This record gives sequence, C-alpha cells and structure tokens, in this order.
Amino acid sequence: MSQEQRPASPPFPALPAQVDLPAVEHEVLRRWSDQKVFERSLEQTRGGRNWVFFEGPPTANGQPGVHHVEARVFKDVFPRFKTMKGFHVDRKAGWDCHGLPVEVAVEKELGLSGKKDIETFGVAEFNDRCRESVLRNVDAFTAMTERMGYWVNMDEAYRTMDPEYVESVWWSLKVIWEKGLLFRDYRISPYCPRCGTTLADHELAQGYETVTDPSVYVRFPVTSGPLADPGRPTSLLVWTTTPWTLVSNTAVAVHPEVQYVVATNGTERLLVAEPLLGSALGEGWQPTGERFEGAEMERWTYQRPFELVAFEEPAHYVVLADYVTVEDGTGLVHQSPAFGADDMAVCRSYGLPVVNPVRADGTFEAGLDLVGGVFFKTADATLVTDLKERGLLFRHVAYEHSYPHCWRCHTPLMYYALPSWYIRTTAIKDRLLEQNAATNWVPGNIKEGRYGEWLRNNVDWALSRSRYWGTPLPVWTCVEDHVTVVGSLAELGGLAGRDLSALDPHRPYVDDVVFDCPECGGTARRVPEVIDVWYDSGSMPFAQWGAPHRNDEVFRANFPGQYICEAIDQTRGWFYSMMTVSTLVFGQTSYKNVVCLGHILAEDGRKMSKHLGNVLEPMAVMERHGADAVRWFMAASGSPWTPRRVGHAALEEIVRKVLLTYYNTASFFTLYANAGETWSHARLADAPAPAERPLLDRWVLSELNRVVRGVDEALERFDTAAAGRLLTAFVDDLSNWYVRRSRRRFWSGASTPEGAAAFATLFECLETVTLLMAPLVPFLTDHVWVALRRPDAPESVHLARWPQVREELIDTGLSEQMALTRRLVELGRAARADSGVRTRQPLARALVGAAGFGDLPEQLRGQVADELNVVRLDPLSSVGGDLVDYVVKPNFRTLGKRFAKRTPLVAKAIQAADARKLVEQVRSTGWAHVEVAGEPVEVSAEEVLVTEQPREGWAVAAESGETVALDLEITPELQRAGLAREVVRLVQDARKSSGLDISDRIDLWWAATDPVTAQAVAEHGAVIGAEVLARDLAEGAPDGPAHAVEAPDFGLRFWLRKV
RNA sequence: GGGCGUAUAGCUCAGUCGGUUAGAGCGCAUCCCUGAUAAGGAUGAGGCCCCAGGUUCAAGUCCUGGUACGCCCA
Repeated sequence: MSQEQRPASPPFPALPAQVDLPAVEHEVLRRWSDQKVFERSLEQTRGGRNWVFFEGPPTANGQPGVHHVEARVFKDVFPRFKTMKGFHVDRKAGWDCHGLPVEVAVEKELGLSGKKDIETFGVAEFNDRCRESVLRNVDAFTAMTERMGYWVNMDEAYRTMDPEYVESVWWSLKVIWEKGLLFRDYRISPYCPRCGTTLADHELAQGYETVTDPSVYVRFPVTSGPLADPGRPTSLLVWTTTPWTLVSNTAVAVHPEVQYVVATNGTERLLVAEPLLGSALGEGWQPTGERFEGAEMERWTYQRPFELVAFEEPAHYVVLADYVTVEDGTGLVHQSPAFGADDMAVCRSYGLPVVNPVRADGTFEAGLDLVGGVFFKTADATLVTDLKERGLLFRHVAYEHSYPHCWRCHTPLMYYALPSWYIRTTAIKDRLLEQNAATNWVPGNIKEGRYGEWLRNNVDWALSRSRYWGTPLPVWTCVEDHVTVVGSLAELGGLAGRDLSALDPHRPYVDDVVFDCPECGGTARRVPEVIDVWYDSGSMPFAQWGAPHRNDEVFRANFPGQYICEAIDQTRGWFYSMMTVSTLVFGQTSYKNVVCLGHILAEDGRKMSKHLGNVLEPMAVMERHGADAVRWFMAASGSPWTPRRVGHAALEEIVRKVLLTYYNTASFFTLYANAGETWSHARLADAPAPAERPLLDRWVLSELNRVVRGVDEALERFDTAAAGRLLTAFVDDLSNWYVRRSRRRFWSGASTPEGAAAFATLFECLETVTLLMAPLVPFLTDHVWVALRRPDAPESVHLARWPQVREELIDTGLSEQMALTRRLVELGRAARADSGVRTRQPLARALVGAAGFGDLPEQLRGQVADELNVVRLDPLSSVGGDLVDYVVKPNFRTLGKRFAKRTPLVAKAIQAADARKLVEQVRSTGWAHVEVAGEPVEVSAEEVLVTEQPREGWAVAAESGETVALDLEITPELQRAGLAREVVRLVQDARKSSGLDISDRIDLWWAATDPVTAQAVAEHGAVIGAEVLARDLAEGAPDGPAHAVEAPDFGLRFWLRKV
C-alpha cells in the first residue's frame, strides 16, 4: 500500500530486516544517555527494597581484556534483573589502585630495576607515577564499561588510593588492633641478600637455576627417650641440602604416622624412616627390630650439630609435621625456622624460638666461631668439613636440583625470616566457617571445596609488604617498641599536634609524621611497610563510602551485600578478603551470594596473551559483533563456571541463532502490523481471550509462560546459562514454528478474526520475551522495545517491570501434543525427502501410527497435513492389518520399574513374541501375554514400543515407535494442484524480484503452451489469484506494459503489473 | 606435592530420576522449502561418552582408583 493511500503514519517504527547491530547499540547508548535511563531506573526504585551489589574493583593496571568483560556481564545482568523486579540496586564502581603490579609496570616505564633504584629515584615521584599510571588505565576501563552496557555509577567510583578510602582502611586496622588480632612476627620470604629485598612470587618464578649443592646426612645423638642409653648410643640420621642452616638447627621433624626403625652396622646405631632404610644407609645395615611410630618420638631430645649460636629457650627435640615425606632423605627433617616457611610454621606451633644468625647482607654474624662474617652459601664447605672432623657426618654427596636465584643479579636466594605484621585470622576461623556456611556459592561446590578447604586450613594473614605504592600500615612504634595504631588523619594530627587533614596518606609523606609515644614519650615513627592490596579491596563495603568517618548511615543501609561476582582465581583473593575483613571488623561476612566464574580462553584453548598473539581486544570485538553478542556469550554460552573458549565463530553463531532470530521475528511483526489494515495496540482488546484462540496460539502462550517461569527461576539462582537455553529454544519455537505456521493468518490482516488472535499472540510473546532477555542483551531488546511498546509502557525496557507467570495459560498436555505434531511433521518430511516427491506436490494422504495420534485435535492434525502438503491424515490402523508390518520393542524404562531383575528376560520374551499377535492383544485389551521361562507374564501397552510400517507403495519414516507413511500415488487432479502451487511460487518470485511491496495488488495475464499447465491454471485460477493478490487473472497478453516472466519448464508465460 | 574443577562427534557444547537407538549447533556433502529471516527443513558421513575396576536387571549418568588439562596453593 502506498503512502498516499495510508495518510496516518504506521503504528510501529520499521524494524528493517537488514540490521547493523553495533550501529543499533550506539544509537541505544545515545538514547540511554540522553534520556538518563540508568539514572531513572535508580530513581524509580528509590524507596524500594535495597538489593546490594558490591563491585569488586578491577586492578587498574594494564588495559582491559575480554576476561574483564566476563565478570562485568554478570555484574550487570543481576542488578538489571533485580531492578526490573522492583529492587533498588545501587551500583558504585570502584578501582583497585595499589599494588606491586602497578609498581612493576611503572618501574618498567622508568627503566628502574629494584627497590634501590626506586629509592634513588625518589619515593614521592615514584608514587606520583603510579597514581598517574592508574588513572590512565581507568579511562580505558571506563570506555569499555560504557560500551558493553554495564550500568555502574562511575562518576562516584571509589578508588582505593583516595585519602578517604585509606582512612577507612586505617580505621578498620585499628579496630582489629584493639581486638588484639594485629601482631608482629617473622615471615619467611624469598630474599636476595645482595639486593637486600624480598621477591614476589612472579619474580621468583623467573629465577630458578639448576645448581649442585651438598647433600649431607648428619648424626644427631639422641639424649632422651627410650633410645637414650649412653652404653648403646643411637643417633637420629638427619638429611639436609642447606648445611649452612644447621648452625641454627632448632628441631627435627618426623611424620607422626611413619614408622621409624633403628639400624646397625655392628658398630653404631642410627634411626631412619623404615621406607628409606636402604636408600639412606646403603649396604651393611641391619634393622635391630626396634621400631617407633613418628608420634611416639615427639619431644625426644638430641645433641645439636653446632654449638655456635645461643638458644635462650628450650629447643632441640623431635617435633611432628605432616609435611615430612619419605620420598628422599631419611624421613627426619632438620628444622631451622628462620629459613623455611614449613619450619617456621611447625616450630611456631611448638613455641620454639626463631634464631637467625644470618644478617641481611647474607653473611653470618661477625662474632661467630667458624663462620663469622662468611656469606651463607660459602659457609657450607667449612661446616661440612667441621662435621666430618667431629665424626657427625655420615654421608656427603653432590645434589643437583633447581634452586631460586635473584632474577636481577643471579645471587642464590635465601628463604629468610623478616619481621612482618599479621592479622590473627586463625582466631576467627570458626566464625569464618560459620559465615561461609550461611553463604550461597554459585556453583555450589566451591563453598565446601576449594574455598571451604582454604578456610579450614586458615593461617594468619601476613599483612605487610615492604613496598611503596600501597596503603601505608598505620602503625607507629617508638624505640621502646610501644605500638600506636592510628585510625584517621584527624587522629594522626592530634598525636602530631598539627593539622594533617590534607595530608596525602601515602609514602613518603606519612613516613615523615612522627609524634611522641603516648606511653613513654619517646619518638614514634611509622613502620616502613604498606599493606597487602587484598586488604584494601576487602575493605570496600565500608571504605567505598569512607565509613565510618563519612557516610556511616549509607554504609549501614548497604551492609551486608546481596551479591558479588568474580572469576574463580578470586576464591583466595577477593572472596576471602571480603569475608575476612568484614568478619574481623563487624563479626559477619559482607556478602550473601557469590558467583564464581571460570576463565575465558582464546579460541585455541590457551590463555590469551600478547606473546601468543591470540588476544581478542574487547572494544574491537564489540564493534564487530555487538556488545549483546559478547554479553550473551559470557552469560549463556556453555557453562560459565568452567573455562570457555571465545572467538569470532562463537559470536557469529550467537548473532545468527539468537539475536537475529529474535530481531527478525519482531521485524516480521512490524512489517505486517504496518501493512494493509494496520494492527495497533488498541486491537489487543479486540482479540479473543487466550482460551478462545487457535491451539497454535494457546500453545505458544503456554510455552511463553513456561519460559517466564523457567527464566525467572534460573536467574533467581544465578544460572544465566539455563536462562539462555530456555530463551534460545523459545525464540526458535516462536520464529520457526509459531510464525512459520501462522504466516497465512498474518497475511490475512489484522481485521480478520484469525489475524486478530495471531497479532495479539505474537505481540504478547515479543513483548514478554523482550522483557526476559533485557538483562542479558540490553541493547537489542531496548531497540525492539521502543519500536513495539504500548503507548502507556515505559520508554525503555529497563524501566519496565519483570513479567509475571500466567499459570492459567500453561497447558502441559497441549505442549506434549504439539511436540507429537512436530515429530510427525519431521517424520513426514523425512519420508518426502526419501521418496523424492517435492513438498509442493500435494499428496492424497498420509498414514500415521503413533501413540496419542488418536487424541490429537483436528487443528493439530491440520498443521501436520498442511506442513506435509497432504490432503488427508489417517491412522495407520485404518489400513488392513495385512498390509502393515509390526516391530515390537521392550520399553526398558517402564519394564524395569515392574520387573527389576527379570527385566532382561521379559524383554527377550517380548522380542521373541509374534509381533502382530502381541499388538493385536495390546490394542484390544491393553495387555499381552508373553512366556518368560515357561511362565505366562502380562505386559501392558506402556511396556512395549510398537513400530508399524505399511508394506508397499508408501514412503515411510519411523522412529521410536512413531510412523508416518505417505501415499505416493499422484492423480491428475493432484498433479494439477501441484502445478498451481508452482505457478503461485513463480508469481511470488516475480513480485519480489520486481520490487513490489507485500500488500501491493496486481493484474496478471498468462499464456500456456502446455495443456496440463493450462488446465491447472484455469482450474485453480481463483486460488492462485488470491494467493498472489491479483485483482484480475486473465488468459492472454497484457493490454499494456507489464513485467513478463518465462517459465519454460511448465510451458508457461505470464505478465504482471502493479495496480 | 596438595585442594578443587573439567574430560561426550572434526570444533563449541547439551544430556533431567541410572532405562538399552547418546543429542544440538557449527563445518562438510546431497537435496528440499521460502513474499519476514543474514533464515528454515531432510538425509548422509562423523562417537572406546578419557582409561581401569566396582555397584546395578540396566552406567555417558552412581562409587573407587588412575591419566590429561585448567585454576588456586606449596
């Protein structure tokens, strides 16, 4: 219809079939911004119940990658979902600003290497550069966040480096200190004595070198316990590859459950782990029969190998440790807590002293005999010689192993005890376990698995870091070692006696603040450390508001949170620090639900890395496929809790299968709603009640409401993948079954009764599915929403309410019948394909054999007949039994329930029985007799699967007991009807190719050289004319210019002209 | 070395309460349908459901042990 004939503008804006999704998204972004849609969504829920979301701050270090998009999709979907359900969901963005990665990046930029360089460069200047670097990267994150449609308030983002944030962190540490949970102790770190610095894990990994060290077996004479007999001395045989640590030997560890035995060579007696007897002692040693379980040996004392350093507390006895192995050595492990993390942990649990004779430069203390002033590694040789001279050395071999070296200077590293500040999290372990028990983890296995395991093995939190760019530890100490923990700048100002409210609470400025120790009046200086960045981010529930110094009421109204989400690597990172900081400070965790995502891999299944060249850049990917496609992938592709591969192919598929299928259905709707007798929302009132509509409509509304229920339930349990699968299946059903089967009704126009129901039904489906998809794909749904929305509906789908399930429309019986209908169509199509008779050729009838076919409503049988282009559908039982073959198979699922162990026997009997007789019995009485081991057994209709097939002259397809057979006889009448359909198709093609609008009327002329074609056109002229919107259908040439078409295959020419 | 997870078609993944013919999509081949569609449909090729035991009338599914990969930790 032309514009002149339709002065009123069409009811719906056009949704052209060709669509550029990224372009649509930019348009939507502009509209969101112009209409302040995000702000309004917050405004209109104000006063509603809060649903508190906490943003885990990305480290603003480096550029954002697609893996950042993953978590951010999940951080967006659920707030949108909950907002549609009426909750008020504040979303404060945040940036994690501190930390070693930032320092390392800046070091690289400045060409610095190591702490000495940084200090020469100047800490103030260095930290300024760190701050700058963070701000640079924040911009890139902001751009990506906006582009992907992640609604989060970035104008009021919190930054862990802001003074207010730092002050909140200080406050919380003071609370912890006041609870007696902040303390100082030694921490074992890999340490380079030449550079005078500890190394971070990633640095450690770079510096492993294969070296040869002495491996020594040393005698430690037993001095107490059952073996302490001066007449028959026995020694513990102890193995170590670091002889220099023997100077500070503190204990010997054994495994509590390993068997230890005494062995002798006739002259001396040694104790070793039984499994290592041979490998440690070699030839000539016999067990004496004395044996001890490790646990029995606890606290036996021994004579230590060197008396060079003083021990002020009792030491030098056997301790128990689970980490001891019997893989190599002797099963008796030398312990020196200052030089090993395991040693430290074990010795600490026994209250043993930490004795450290090695100075920070790697040399032994000057005054020591034998090794005074000697570099630790160099001391090995001297010490081994001395042991040998004193008869303590049992064996000495070279041992080749991989040992960490400093990646800068190749100096061998020491594991070295350095003073460190700890939080005694072990004191609140039970409380943490209790809090975890009340937390909902998605997926559930993390709760008791990876995370629960981590909590159960909780160790105190080593809080301090000897670095520069971090929250300074707010601890001041004086020479007397009195500790003052400061909770705010105001407090610090009070102590220092000057106004420090404008002080940058970073190094080096805070380091310059000194005050008189409140206890002794001596000068108190800040300890040099900064704190672990995980503590920063774990403080965000209160620190993001600057609470309690500022906004304390806001914090209280938003604590604890409902929902956090990150990838799985955060279990021991942010998920832990969020739970632990809040439990330390407030006695409870900060979140109720936590979603834990798997990692995103490149298309080749490897981690994305610049090095491998397999990186997908998020902005580029979104410009190519659209942010919605990326979002759908993240939320609904595969299983978000496992690692997933992302690539262009996967995204293209989502665009085609999900987004365009959905969009094209909406596009189809607007095309026909705008055509002819237009359809607008006012007509919704004219449509029949759902119960009065055709079965196809009732079916799709039933499916729709099942999907509403399913998607709602899935999202409530944070299962976006299940929601996605339901939506994909529904969109496919809607487009490829409902619309496909209803096309004729849409063509018939909005004012016809069948059209009224179809338009109303499709509108309702599109409206609702748009709402359901909105949290996942906010762009395209809003684009469609704006085109389709009712006049009184919100301007954006994101301001609309989440749909309610209309239970009364759900009809599971109808779903099953439609499923059967569709299976029969599939079988019929298979039969057609097999026979080679194309679908346009009508056939007289199809025979159907299927349980439930008898009850299939006429409307649904009509769908099958129409789809298969057959005149009639008959039950297979209507043909004489002689013409049909039967195959009977056991239905194990039902048989198993009744017969259990006898199932295979009954199954065999069913297969052996005469199929025809069995079917006849079942059909007439519902039961059939079979012989099982000579005994009669009755089986029911549900316990057998009957497949029936006509014998000859039919195209047959059968599956799982359902059969469709097509009558292949083509009568002249059928042939002419088929030809008429060919003609319709040819004319439709011509209409389309000559650019006619779908509702344009035409005049049509035809001339046939083939008499059969001529007869067919003449006979079916009315039908053809109606199908192709021909006002007039005339035999002969046109009376003027017209579009001419040749169809030589049918001996036909025709001409058409727009009216 | 420890904890946790994953393993199903060439690729990406579903697979409900354990039920005997294990599915979908992509890709490939052949064909069909089409006046919304960048679509849709049919057929074919393609499977040691990681391996080995066990439980069971029946195991891709449950149990035990192992292998490979991933994450976290040491």
